[in-house]
Amino acid sequence: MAGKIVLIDGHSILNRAFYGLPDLTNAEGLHTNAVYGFLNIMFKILEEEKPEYLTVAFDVHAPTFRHNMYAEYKGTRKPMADELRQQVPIIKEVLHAMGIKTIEKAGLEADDLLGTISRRCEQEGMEVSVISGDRDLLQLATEHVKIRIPKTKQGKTEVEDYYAKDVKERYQVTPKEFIDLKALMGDTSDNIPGVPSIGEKTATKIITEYHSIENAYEHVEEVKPPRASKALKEHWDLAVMSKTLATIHVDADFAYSLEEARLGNIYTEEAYAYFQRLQFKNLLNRFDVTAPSNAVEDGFTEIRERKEADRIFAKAGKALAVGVCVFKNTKNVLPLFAGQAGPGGIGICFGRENVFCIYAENDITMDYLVERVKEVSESVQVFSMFDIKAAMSYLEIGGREHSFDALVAAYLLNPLKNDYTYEDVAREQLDLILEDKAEDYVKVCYEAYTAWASIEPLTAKLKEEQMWQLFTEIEMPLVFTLYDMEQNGVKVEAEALRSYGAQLGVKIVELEKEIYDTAGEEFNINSPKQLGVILFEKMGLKGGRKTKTGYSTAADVLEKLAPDYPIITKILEYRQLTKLKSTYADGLAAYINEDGRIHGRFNQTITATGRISSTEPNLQNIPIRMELGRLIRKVFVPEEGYVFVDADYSQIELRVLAHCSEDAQLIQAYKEAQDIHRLTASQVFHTPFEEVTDLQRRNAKAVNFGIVYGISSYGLSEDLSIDIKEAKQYIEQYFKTYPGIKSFLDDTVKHAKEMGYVVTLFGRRRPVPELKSSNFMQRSFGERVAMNAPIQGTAADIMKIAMCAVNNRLKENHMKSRLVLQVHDELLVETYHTEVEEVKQILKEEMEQAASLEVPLVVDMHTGENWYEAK
DNA sequence: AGGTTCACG
DNA sequence: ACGTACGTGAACCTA
Repeated sequence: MAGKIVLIDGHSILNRAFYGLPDLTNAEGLHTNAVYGFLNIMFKILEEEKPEYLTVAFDVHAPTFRHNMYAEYKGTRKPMADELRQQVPIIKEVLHAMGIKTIEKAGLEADDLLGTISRRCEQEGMEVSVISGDRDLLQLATEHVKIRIPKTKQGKTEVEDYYAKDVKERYQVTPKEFIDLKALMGDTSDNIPGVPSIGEKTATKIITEYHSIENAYEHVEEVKPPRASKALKEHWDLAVMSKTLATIHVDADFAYSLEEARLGNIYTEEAYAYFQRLQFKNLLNRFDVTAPSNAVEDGFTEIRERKEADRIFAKAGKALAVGVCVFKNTKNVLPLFAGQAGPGGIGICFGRENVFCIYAENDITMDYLVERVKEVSESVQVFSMFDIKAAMSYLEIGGREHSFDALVAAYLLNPLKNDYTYEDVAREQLDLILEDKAEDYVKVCYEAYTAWASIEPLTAKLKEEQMWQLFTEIEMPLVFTLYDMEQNGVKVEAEALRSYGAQLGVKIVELEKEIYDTAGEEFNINSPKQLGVILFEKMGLKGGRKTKTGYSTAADVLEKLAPDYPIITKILEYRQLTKLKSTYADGLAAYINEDGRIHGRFNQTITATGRISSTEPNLQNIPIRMELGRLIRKVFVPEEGYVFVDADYSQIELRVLAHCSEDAQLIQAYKEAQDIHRLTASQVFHTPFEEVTDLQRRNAKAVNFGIVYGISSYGLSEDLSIDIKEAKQYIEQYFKTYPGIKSFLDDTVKHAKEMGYVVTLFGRRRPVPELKSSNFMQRSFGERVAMNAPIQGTAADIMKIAMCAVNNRLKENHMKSRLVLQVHDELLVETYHTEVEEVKQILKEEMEQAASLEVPLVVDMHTGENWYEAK
């Protein structure tokens, strides 16, 4: 019976996958990286081999894995990582769901199962491939049994293949002799002691000469070198035991039905459900099933005539809810405009049977579509889209109050994801999968359908998780405020920016020369690698902290290392200048629009905590701490006839902490408008308030920051350059001073460990899966995240409320002034000269009243002719 | 593509 | 013993 079978060493491959991939978790907090990696390796093998049969073998008792085995031998066995152990039953269930045969037998190791099955199959005349991460299995290799060892190299899986001849080539011994080789040299990672003082080289020499340990023992007096001869005599028992340990049984006695191992369709509905639950997005594409439940595509229709479109919009206007999307004309529809990426039409859905792709062609113009969509958005009860802010570049939306952005909803439900596509939402909320090869109109209809159909499940989930108010009252209004801000943009003086950059350029060239002179050669200063060679090898500085790739050359390291080496000072200055030039001077210049303004993007669905992020360019990290960098802010200017009014919250995060912790002393201090850092210093350092030194205050400030970040004594000690012990004492004193904060932070972490997430004052959730990790570092990270997220997130909530309120007041009052930037705790308003007082009033009122806390929210304001002056 | 560095809150 | 402060984005280098 000819044919081909693939045998997989289950635990070994799972183990490989586990250590080869970063930690992944699904929404339930299950760890999935090993399962994911296993499946990837398996699919790759199956595609290459296309076998008729497949079996995965496991040990009955989850073994300690290779890296632990030495420890086990030494009697200090560590348990298998919990995250890995949890995944063993999962992979078995997944395999069963795919109809794949698994085998495990009490009293037999997986190795023996693999060995025996491969021998039996070979005898039937089959070709066998054994997949394992374990080189011990090489002893099974023959002319027809191939051992395949997957290696994960830089994210890619490569497989080393060994037939008998390949083993011989690589190790100079036959597969059978490989056992004897192992018996002599041992395998620290595999519980095989071997013979002391015999390593790989000696063992290879002995086995190539004598072919077995028994034969070598018979000629033990002739064995060279003498050291090995002596060792073999003395430790013959060890050698024998090692050989027993290393030998894989190929004649074990157990029942195995090849027919059960026959591969059928592994892409079953059951498997599909599993993959979905585990969130293996990439792997889902392998399934052919368009939609396990139904065929929504039957309701999809293409529209190219005005008459039909009229009819559809009339019906849509009466619907309770509609889903809409816009599409561009890039590739297909209108060849005339190909490449210009203007709008090509819309998708609209108001029921399963009413899903349309309407093209802007023939007698349908885009203006017509924009007008109809605007009307529909006003008349329906729920108007849903993905990424409304992006769509607003093409469409007008009338009914802002009842708009529903499914992108934003999906983000709130899980803010940890990297991206949120409508395909994701369709899959997660509707159990729908779109085929990659679907026609364009199908994709358009599908997006509109998903926008419509996901309203209900998303709403239900938001309500269930008590985020509905957050969604409707904070996030949805914010969509439009952010859109306004993007449209407004901020004016930047291109010429001033250019000359600033040119000045930097001159200084950079000078510095470059000086650095080359000092170093005695030219090199790329921006290359940490080359710089490391110069500093640590050529100049003999002793390296401090190390990174994955070598010595760290980060500024704080270099400063501590050699504060008064002139070359270090120059390098740091060079870094500073090149950063300013490339990222800010040249970088920003590239974004100035024809209208003289930069229209950056403000992203609502990026951060884990609820903050907004800023890209293309990032306008939230314009320099301010160093004077030279701060000067850049002079190029950010209001238009003629306007000034800037800048308003920022004073210590908003600490105030939020005071409120949330209900710490009596901190609340009182804020009510009395005391200097918090000075007060903290006075308490922590037992110094009368009036006598607190600048240094003490500075240190106390660092402690306050640390608390917000989820304090650790190590972090604080690094920041303040003090002993960890000393930092510990600071923290202890701090918690004695503010006991409410201590108990609040403890409670927060406790809640997070129980529930798996933390919550802001306004109900925003952040899952913290790291808390379940068995890895100390990861778990500690989870604890800090749990402490920080409610504080940072609440502050973000408050700012979002404030900025919408400010924006709305400016618009309601028909003012010329406009909101142009948000920088987490700061708003910048380009203010018409006659409106300055009113704008200040609005900013102060709306920001300070955005939330009513146990402590006052305080806003500082400045005006100026540019951003530099206004801060 | 991933790592390092550094700009901001 | 483990090796860090929380949250971002951009430029540059290295592979």
